[in-house]
Amino acid sequence: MKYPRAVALSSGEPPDTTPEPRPEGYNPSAFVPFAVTVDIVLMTVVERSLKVLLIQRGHPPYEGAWALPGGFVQPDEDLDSAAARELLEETGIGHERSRLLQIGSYGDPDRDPRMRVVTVAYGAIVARLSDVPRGGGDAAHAELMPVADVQGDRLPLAFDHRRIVDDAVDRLRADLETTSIAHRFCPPEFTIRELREVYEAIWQTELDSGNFQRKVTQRKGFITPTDRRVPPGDKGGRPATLWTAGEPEGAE
Amino acid sequence: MKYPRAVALSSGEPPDTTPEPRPEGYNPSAFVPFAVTVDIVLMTVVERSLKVLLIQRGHPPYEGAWALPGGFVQPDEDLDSAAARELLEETGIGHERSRLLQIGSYGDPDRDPRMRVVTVAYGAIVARLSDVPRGGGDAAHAELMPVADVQGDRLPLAFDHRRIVDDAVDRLRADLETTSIAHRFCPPEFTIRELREVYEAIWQTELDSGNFQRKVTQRKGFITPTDRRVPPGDKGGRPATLWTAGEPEGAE
DNA sequence: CCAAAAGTGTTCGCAATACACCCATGT
DNA sequence: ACATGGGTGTATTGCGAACACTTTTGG
Repeated sequence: MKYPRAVALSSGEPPDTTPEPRPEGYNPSAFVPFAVTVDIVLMTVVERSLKVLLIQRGHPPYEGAWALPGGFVQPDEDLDSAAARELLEETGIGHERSRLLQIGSYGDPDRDPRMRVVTVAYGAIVARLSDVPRGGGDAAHAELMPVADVQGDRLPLAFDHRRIVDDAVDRLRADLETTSIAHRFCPPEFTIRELREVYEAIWQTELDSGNFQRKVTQRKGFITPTDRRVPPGDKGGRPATLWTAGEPEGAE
Repeated sequence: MKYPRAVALSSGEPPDTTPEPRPEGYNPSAFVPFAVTVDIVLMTVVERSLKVLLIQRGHPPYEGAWALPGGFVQPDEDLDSAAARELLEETGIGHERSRLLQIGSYGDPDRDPRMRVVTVAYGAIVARLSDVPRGGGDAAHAELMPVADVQGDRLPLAFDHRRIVDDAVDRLRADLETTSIAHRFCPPEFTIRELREVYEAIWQTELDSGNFQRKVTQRKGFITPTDRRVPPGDKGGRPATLWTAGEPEGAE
């Protein structure tokens, strides 16, 4: 075992290695066992609308309600690793297809009626999926649901997951402007239209296609063109260039 | 489907990765007790330089090293409340003088050699303090130290607190641009020069005083003038207007 | 008078917006 | 020919940077 001292804890026992007379800080008498979980807000854009992956609970509390996927942090793993593992276990999505970013932690004493749980929420972004990822082998029903339904109170969530989703979406909207995460909603090769529809779905606005084109192509290091095109749709139109994320191969 | 080359799933692993028959992660057998703490990154600007409040540890591990103030979350309190309580206990600063914002959570299995601890870091901002806040009754030595010394490796910190400080400062620098938190570094009434020096200290730049004046006065809801002035210094100069944060009294 | 600090005006360049226009395809 | 969507050109506007300038004080 890699981290031996971490496993020695049994619930409720103060750690024997800390005989410290510190009243305010690490006094072991103040030690209280918590359960620590990670919850995943997996987001994707399907059909021009932002979706979040939810799991229908099969047991109380909140039986039948929809909730975020997640689970306990294991004794020997980092928070980030726990989030990556849970994502893989519950959706089959590995780290190469999604990058996790921490949203925040939630620890209201009564957020879980069974015990004291602090959860660390992670946001994950994946390219549009044709299939709904399945849960990890149990009967749990996993589905991509519209964020608008959650935020419009048409789809109540278990625990404080509504608030977590709100925070994740807020963060996403802000990051979309300042970072280059938008292309994570797209497959490896994508058209500028697809990229624009990601912004439009998340910001709930319409963007001028011409200006978007310029903005996104001029911003260097953001996307690079391939020499491939996409045939137009049924109703015609000029073929669109396919682009990839990031710098051109030998550049900068 | 419109763009049939949506082959994004082709690289995907078979989703049969179902090592555990765990119902959505809440299998009680997976429960592992953790200690949960809060750490406070209390920041202030003194003498045109950004400082962080540190406490010198009196016991192992990291005896003698500087660390962030913090402590255990109690069984019946929210994370935010725990942070506010710790701040009050260790510095005497109440919630009316500072607002806490969550920075992130840190849970490396070996971040604390004594036991498995997950900490939730909070940032706090206070107006310039003439005195160093004192610790909460024990012999712990508390002092405001330059952030530059921490980030320049001249002042190593205990645990992973260096990284927490880095994250808090990054967040602060970003929030300074997008939110109105800057005036929290100032007393209730302040001059525009004081406000500018906050930005300059945190961003480590020099700002044009004239442009700053306009920007900050034109942005509505940000600051409002009082009818009071501040006498100039020894070397003369025009008296500066005193301003307060926020909207004028009866406005909007 | 000069120095110093507060505060205003003026100009320039860039970047976002609006929107006209051209390009390449399907029917 | 016409519709449709990809992509470019162009005029306008607003904002930030640079910096000259005015105002109000102390010496």
